[in-house]
Amino acid sequence: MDGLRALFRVRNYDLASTLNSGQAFRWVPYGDGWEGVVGNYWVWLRQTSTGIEARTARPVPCWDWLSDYLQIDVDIRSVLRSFPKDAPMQAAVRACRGLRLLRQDTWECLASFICSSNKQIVQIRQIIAALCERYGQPLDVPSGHPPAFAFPTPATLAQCTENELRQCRMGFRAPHVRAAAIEVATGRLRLDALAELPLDSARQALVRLRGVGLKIADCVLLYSGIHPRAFPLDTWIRRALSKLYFPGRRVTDKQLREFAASHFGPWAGYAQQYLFHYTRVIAD
DNA sequence: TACCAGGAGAGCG
DNA sequence: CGCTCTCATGGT
Repeated sequence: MDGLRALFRVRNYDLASTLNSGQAFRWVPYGDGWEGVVGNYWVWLRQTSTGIEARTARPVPCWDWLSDYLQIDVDIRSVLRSFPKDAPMQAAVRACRGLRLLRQDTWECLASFICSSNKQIVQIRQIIAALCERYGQPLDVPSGHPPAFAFPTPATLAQCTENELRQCRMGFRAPHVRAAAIEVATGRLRLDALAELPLDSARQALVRLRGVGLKIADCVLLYSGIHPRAFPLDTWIRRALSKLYFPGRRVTDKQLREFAASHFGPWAGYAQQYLFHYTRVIAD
């Protein structure tokens, strides 16, 4: 586990589903694996029979940042055991064996999901790619490989004009990204302090930002590993919950939120991810 | 062409 | 609270 290559031994980990389940936007198929960027590293990942193989383009003294990102040490079986034993949940778990949640950088989550509002996943990826290409730090890549870039820092994006950000095709979200970058860069919003707040307080802190509602706040809290109970309620989950748990009835978001908060337990965010992936990719 | 997208926010009853 | 409209942009 040193140098340019590492092997993480892990079971019940479906790398492809995990990287492609709408929680991260920068992974693309490459060879028989996936390439992407984690922090300031270009990374290539591949599923093996015993776990996950990782390669980088420059020597890595310690791989903790990557096993943390991949959440290698999470005991997924105990997470699954905590889910309700109803038919829809069991079907989702059966269909999405090995689906995991990543632990991503909080700022990257925040900026990315501000860009995600009312956009398709394909377009979100394009916006973020443009953002990184223009304003991210260039990273070491294998020789002959096209350049790769880190996610731009809050300080960098805080210096951009609204029009510069609009060049990344994010439309009316541009001023929101800029304002969020300024809040974080100036220290008025402390993302590292969110973990010390109860879920609802953390939500309130994020929702103060323009362009951040409950859905995006919960995405940030869940996908950056701060609150596993956060439950992003989007169109897919709304559809899934309505169909699976309230067939033929009309349900408001308020009802769905209350149901989600009381029904799925301490790892509700994981349950959400299973239902999301289940309905979006697998089920009709 | 027309429609819609992992939403948010404002205005209104 | 619940409903409706608008926002910018690109993919289908």
